[in-house]
Amino acid sequence: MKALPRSWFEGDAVALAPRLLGKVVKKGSCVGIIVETEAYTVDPASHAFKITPRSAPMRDTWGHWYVYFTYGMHFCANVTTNKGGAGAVLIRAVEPVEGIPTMQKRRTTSLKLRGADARSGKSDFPERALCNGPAKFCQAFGITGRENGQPVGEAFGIYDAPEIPKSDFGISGRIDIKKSTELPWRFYIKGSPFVSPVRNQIINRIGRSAL
DNA sequence: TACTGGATTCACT
DNA sequence: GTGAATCCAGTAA
Repeated sequence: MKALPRSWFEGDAVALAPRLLGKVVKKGSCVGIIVETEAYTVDPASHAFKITPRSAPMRDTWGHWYVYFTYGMHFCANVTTNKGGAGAVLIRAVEPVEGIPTMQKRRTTSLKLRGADARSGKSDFPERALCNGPAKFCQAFGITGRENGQPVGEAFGIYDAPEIPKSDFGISGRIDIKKSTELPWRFYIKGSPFVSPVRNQIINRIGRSAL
């Protein structure tokens, strides 16, 4: 497997987001296939719309991890793009391939920390629920603020794989359409059971006919 | 310094 | 379908 070079991320986030589908993300023993991505450039819903110290990597780097903390409890992982501009691609969902026991342990531990259903002792944590959301992916892969600002590399990298044909991926909008201006910049591999469960909400809101 | 709200997830009804 | 969890960045004063 060959890691994608930094130069791979020089282009526009909207162009790169669908090309990331099917690529392999690897961190430690955990390996997965990217099945859902979302492009962020300078639209109002993006941290790049108004650059702050937190979001500066979106403007200043490409091929780096931009990991931010949200809702008081979750991390979301992006790869910065747009050399000479501002942009990033959010990894929304991943199909687990290797390191599944580790992912299950991390996800289960996380649930217990929240005081949720610890009684069940979910050793059989459902595989499809491991990484089917941006914060779930971060939990399962052990991604935290420590990874923020690091270059995409060998230790925590994205590896090349054949491109997904255009006919095999779908496009939808963002969930907060009032704020995010209905930009159809969310990409997912059709038929994958591992895409984010909010995809259906999004599709329903913007209307299937728009797709 | 104080306040507001978020690129989410999960349990519960 | 709804609301709680939880804390930090950003903003206003």
